Amino acid sequence: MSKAQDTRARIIEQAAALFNQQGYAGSSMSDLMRVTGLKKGGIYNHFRSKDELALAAFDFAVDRMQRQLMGALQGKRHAVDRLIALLSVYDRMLEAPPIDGGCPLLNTAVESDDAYPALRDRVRQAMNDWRRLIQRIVHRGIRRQELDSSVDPEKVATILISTIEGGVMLAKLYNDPVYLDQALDHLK
Amino acid sequence: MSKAQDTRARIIEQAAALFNQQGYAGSSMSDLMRVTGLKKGGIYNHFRSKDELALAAFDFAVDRMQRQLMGALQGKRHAVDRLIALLSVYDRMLEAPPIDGGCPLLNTAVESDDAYPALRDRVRQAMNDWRRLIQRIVHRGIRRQELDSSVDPEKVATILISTIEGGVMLAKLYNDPVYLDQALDHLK
DNA sequence: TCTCGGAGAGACCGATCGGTTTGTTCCTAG
DNA sequence: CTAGGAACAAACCGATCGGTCTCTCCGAGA
Repeated sequence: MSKAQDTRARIIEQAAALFNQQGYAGSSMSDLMRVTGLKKGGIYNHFRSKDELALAAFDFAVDRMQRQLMGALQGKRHAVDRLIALLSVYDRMLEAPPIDGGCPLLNTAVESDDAYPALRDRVRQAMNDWRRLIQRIVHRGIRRQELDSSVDPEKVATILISTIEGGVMLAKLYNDPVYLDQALDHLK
Repeated sequence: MSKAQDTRARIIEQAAALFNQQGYAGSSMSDLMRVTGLKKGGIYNHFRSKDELALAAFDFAVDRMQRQLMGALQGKRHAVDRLIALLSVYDRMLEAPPIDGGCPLLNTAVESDDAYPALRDRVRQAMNDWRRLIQRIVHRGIRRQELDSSVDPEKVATILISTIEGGVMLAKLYNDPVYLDQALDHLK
C-alpha cells in the first residue's frame, strides 16, 4: 500500500471512531485534525469535504462490523447456533468494540433519520444487508427443519435487531453491560 | 400565565421538537430563532445559554411522554392490559407523535452518552422513571397472581424498552411503521 | 393618563466553523 | 543523483457559531 493510501486509511479509521462517539454534527474539522495528527491541508488532500469523509468513515465502520459478524458464523452450521453467534458479537462489543462509541448503525440511524438523507440512505443499505443475513439464516433453518416453519424470517430479523440495538442503547446510557446481557439472554 | 411565562413555554416546546429532530449539536441558535420567530435577544432573555434551553426542552419532552404513558394506563387494571397499554402509546407515536422526531429518550441517549454528561444524566433519570413504572406494574401483577411469579420485573423492563426503542429506530430509519408494529406484536 | 419595568429587536463581539490556496518537504522513478 | 509530482503544513477566507449589550417599545398598574 502506498503512503497516500495508508494515510487515507488511517484518517478514515480515526474519523470513524470520532464520528461514532461525537456524531457527525458534533465533530468538527479541528477535532479531526486532533485525532489524526494532520493539518487541514493534509486531510483535504484525501477528501473533498467533511461529508465525503463521513460517508467513507461510515462505510468503514459498517465493513468492520460485518467482518465481525461473518467471523462469528465460521464453523457454525445449525441455524440456532448461527443466530446465537450473531448475538455473541454484540455481547463482546462493549468490552472490545470494533469501533469505539457503540453500534455505528444505531448511532448513525438516529442522527441521520431526520436531517442527513445521504447518510440515512447508507444506513438503510447497511441495515438491509444485516436483515438479509438474518433472514437467510432463518430461511435455511426452516428448509433444514432446524426451525419451525411458522417462523417468519422478516419478523425474526426485526425483533433481533430491535432488541439488540435497544439493549446497546441502554448499556451505553448506563455504561453497564447488564442491560445488553438481559436483552441478549431473552433472545436466546 | 404571564406573557413572559407564555413565551418561555413556547420557546421550550418549539426547541424540543427541533432538538429531537436535528439533535443538540445539529441545532444552532439561528435554527432556534427561525422556529421560534424570535431574535437572539428574545431567546436569551429567557435562558442563560443554549445548554440550559436544551435541558429545559428535554425535560419538557420527557414530561409530555410521561403524560401520554400515564394517560394510557387510565382504566386499565390488569397487569397485562397495563403493559399492552404502554405499547399502544408507541404504536401511535409515529402517526401522531407527542414530539416530532421520534422518542426523545432514544435520540438524546444516543447523542449524549459519549459527549454530553449533563444531558446524559437527565436521560438516565428519565429512563429510571420509565423502568420503575414497568417494574411496579409487573411487581403488582405478580402479587395479584396476574403474572407468573418467575417473571423478573427488571428483565421485563429491559426487554420491553430495548425492543420498543429498537423498533422506533428501525421505523424512523425506513420511515415505515411496520418495523415498530412487528416489534410491538412480538412483545404482546 | 402617565410611567416605568420588562420583553424583545438588532447591532456587535471574538472564536470557530468548513473550505481554499500557497508554499515547502519528502519520496520515488528514471 | 536528480527531477518532478505527491503529501502535508500553514496562512488565509467568508460565514456562522454561541453569547452580550444597548436601545426601543409596549402594556400593565398607579
